[in-house]
Amino acid sequence: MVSHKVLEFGDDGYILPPQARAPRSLRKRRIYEKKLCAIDLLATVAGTLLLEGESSVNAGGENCVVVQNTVKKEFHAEENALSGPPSPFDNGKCGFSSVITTNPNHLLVVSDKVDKEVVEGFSKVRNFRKDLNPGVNVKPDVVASIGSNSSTEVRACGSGSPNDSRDDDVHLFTRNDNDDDDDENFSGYIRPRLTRPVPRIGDRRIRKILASRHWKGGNTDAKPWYCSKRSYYTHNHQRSYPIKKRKYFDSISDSNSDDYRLQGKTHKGNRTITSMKSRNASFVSRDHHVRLRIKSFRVPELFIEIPETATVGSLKRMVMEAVTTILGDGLRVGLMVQGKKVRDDSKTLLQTGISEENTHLDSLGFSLEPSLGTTSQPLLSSYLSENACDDLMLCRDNVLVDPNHDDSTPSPSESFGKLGSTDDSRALVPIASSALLAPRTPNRKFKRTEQQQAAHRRIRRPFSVTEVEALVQAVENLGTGRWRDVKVHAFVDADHRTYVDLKDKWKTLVHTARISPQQRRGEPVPQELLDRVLKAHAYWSQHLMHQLQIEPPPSSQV
DNA sequence: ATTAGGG
DNA sequence: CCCTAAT
Repeated sequence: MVSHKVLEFGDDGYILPPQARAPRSLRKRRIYEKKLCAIDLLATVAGTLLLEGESSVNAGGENCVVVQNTVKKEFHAEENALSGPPSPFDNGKCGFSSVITTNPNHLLVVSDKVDKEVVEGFSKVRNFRKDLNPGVNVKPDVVASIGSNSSTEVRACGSGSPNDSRDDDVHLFTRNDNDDDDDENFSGYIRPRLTRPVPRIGDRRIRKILASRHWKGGNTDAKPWYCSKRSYYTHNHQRSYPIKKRKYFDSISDSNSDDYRLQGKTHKGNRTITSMKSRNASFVSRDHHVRLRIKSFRVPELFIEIPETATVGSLKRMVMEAVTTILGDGLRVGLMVQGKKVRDDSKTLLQTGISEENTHLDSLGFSLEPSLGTTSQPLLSSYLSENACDDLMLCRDNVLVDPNHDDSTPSPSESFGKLGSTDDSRALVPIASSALLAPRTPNRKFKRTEQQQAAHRRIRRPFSVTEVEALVQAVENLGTGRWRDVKVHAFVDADHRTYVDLKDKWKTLVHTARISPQQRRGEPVPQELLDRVLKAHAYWSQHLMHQLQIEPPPSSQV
């Protein structure tokens, strides 16, 4: 019979030696440390966070460096082993590893309007697909799971356990292997191009930034802006946005109003930036912009079943087919910062941890996610894993690339040869020229600065008396175990107050109410409210059972 | 996604 | 506020 094997692209099966296993305390770090499953085949759109303090790397723009921002995988495979036989289809979440290239010949995507550009880029892929020869023999005897680390290897893995037999490695998608077959158009990377130097983006700020680049370029001081970012910032930044910066910061501070009751009422020019004053005052007061450029993305997790006897070319076609299907189902953009998904669209970049200051942001990832459960019928023989949520990824780095080269440089595939497959520790994989590596700071991925810590943490926003009042009222009515409802009933418009926040606040309120007034800090809460807190707390402690019932408890109405 | 609690 | 475990 035909043997069933699992072919893996990437280093999903990478396993750390036992002695390298981190202590339990360390192992439960962040999500992005979990597992870099999937594949990062395909495509690269290029992303860069242009932040202050970064040294420019792309001197010439003709070479390419791939940075595998592959954070630790937390030895996921090993843990899998403990919990039963690993399924080739159960690869867990995909990490936001990054493929970074200084080669600017990618689709340039900027800011939050990325999806459009990307889709545009990929539409070409779809067209390309039409040219594919459908005559592929699809007898699903082999399961190929495509990993996510730009690996160019295909491994046979017997039972599907990522760590067995690696002997019969086969190289796929490498530059060399790719040159001679009929699939040369598909090199594992999609190379959409811009039709115009400046991407059409909805974000005025970004547009201005881009415009400023050109302005800078035309200046007699013809030094490329990206050659000295710091100098650019200090000397030219201000001049670049003399006028509308006010508006800009006003708008990003929308969600900063401390009193949710004011939300929506202050939208017409009466916005406040005061709430930013505490910790992040400096951020707001200065003219900070985040320069963001997504430079590459990938399809992290994709499974393909194909007979062992199928040709490499057919496998490639199948991958292409799967990818185009994914892309055809509509996409939405996801954002991940510091390993955490950012769902709250109302958050400012600052609150999210994306700031000019925060140059060393470890993992800022943009992902293209299925827009919604839709048509997407699994392909005949390939499909995305359930956890392909983090799917198409847009990665970012701090490499600066001349935007004007977007349409005039060598194709990425030229540079992307075989990547450093299963290497979790190395951050840099020289492709064309190691010289380019020099200016690049070594792997600082695992060292998070105070800055980052601060940025990662949400800004502190003390509850106003008004909010406390609303919270008390809501809890009186709903009880202490329905924070979601409390949120919905009393804090709908307060995007910055999550139900967890409300729960926490109630916790502290109860505590505050119990301690002596002298020990209390911050804006004093009226004793009347604290009394109600105690009362409500006591009541709901007694009526836990009823809490599951309806909601008409003791107190009055709103 | 929510809830409950510890940090 | 953050982080986790447990739902």
